[in-house]
Amino acid sequence: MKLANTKQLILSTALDLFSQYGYNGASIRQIARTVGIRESAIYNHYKSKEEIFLAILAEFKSKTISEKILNDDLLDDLSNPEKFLRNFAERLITFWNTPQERKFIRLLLMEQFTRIGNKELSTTDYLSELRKMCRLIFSEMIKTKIVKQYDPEILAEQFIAPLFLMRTEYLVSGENKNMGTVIKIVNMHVDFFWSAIKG
Amino acid sequence: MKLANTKQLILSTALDLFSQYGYNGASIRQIARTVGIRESAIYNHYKSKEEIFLAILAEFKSKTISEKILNDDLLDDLSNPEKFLRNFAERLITFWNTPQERKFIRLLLMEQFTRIGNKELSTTDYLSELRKMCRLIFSEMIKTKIVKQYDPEILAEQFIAPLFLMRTEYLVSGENKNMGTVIKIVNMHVDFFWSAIKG
DNA sequence: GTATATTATGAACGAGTGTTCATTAAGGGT
DNA sequence: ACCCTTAATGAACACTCGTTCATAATATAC
Repeated sequence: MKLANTKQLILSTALDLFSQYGYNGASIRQIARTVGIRESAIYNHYKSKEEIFLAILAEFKSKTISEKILNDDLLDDLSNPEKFLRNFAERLITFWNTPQERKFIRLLLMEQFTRIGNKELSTTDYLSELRKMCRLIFSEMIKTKIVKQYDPEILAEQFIAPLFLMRTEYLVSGENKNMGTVIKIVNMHVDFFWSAIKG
Repeated sequence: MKLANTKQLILSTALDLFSQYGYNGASIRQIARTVGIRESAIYNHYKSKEEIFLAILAEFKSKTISEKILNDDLLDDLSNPEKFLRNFAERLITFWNTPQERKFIRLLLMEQFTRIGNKELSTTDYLSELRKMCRLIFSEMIKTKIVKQYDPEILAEQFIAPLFLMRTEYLVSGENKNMGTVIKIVNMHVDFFWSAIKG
């Protein structure tokens, strides 16, 4: 009867509602109603509410951030580090502004402390790959002397933290209403950062 | 019968449970049981669960951060800006590590997007006073030429963001188990920051 | 076209939710 | 001592929660 994949539809609907109302605030019945089926039909696809939640996490855990924001034409710009950092930051913010990613970050912030989320959800885990990427980039820049000899870990932190804080703060407002101004602030951040570290 | 102020006890218990399980995850009965009374007795002090939640927010909104971490002997150090920034950051982190403040930040992160919290809770609001304070400090430092001519707003952001991200990440682990290492990282952050901005 | 596996339904379950209410106990003021 | 306000109780309310189950409709395979 259903043309779309019901199982996947349940998953994306659950992410949608969990990220709006929280895990406890969104009910199985609400998810089912939004999908367009009865609550009992859900259990043909997932054996519990918790399994739906864990399936969402598994889906996002399998995705890697590198391939999303790092590609060859960006890496070519490494010779022009200021431009590179600008592009890198803009891509990162744009990626974080993806509907899916917005929802997941909201879920992360909401549920990382609760019984259901504190085992599988942590900001540290979420940022670990990005941190590693940044450490590598800054290590390389230090090695080629285009950046002062700072600790790459500190540089990564200093680069990421303002961007992530910005992301979490703008997360509250409905849609990407002012992506233009956000990118402007991002650029100011990168400009300061670059002028502070350039060798 | 009760020696302690029941109304205040309900409030602090509610903050405790809300910050652990979320607003929806903690029930009136659970709060009452923890306080040591029946759930119906709660309604002699607050007329609804939502009113308890709003009372918590009101209590924290009335507190000002300046008086907690800024005092005269700290401001005297403004002549030695590096030492000042170190002390300032350490006090800030220590303040954020207060049990009360830990709980409130958790509540903030958890509920800022939900129906109940999104009107009254926002990270931007929570940080606004601190941001203002930092802008003033850095403006002063720029005026007296001990800091390069950067935008004070950017400086405030760059100074606060890594500290706040650190705070939210360490928030998940139970107690102040490794406050020593945290302060060490804070100092590294401040050292980098200072070397980046000093005039 | 019939058998089979998949997916939907509607009703029901036990438990928990926030809240109300009549009643009882306790504390303070005169 | 008394009254009166405050605070606690236990039972009940209507409702929602996650989940189960027998049953019916729908696709898929042969």
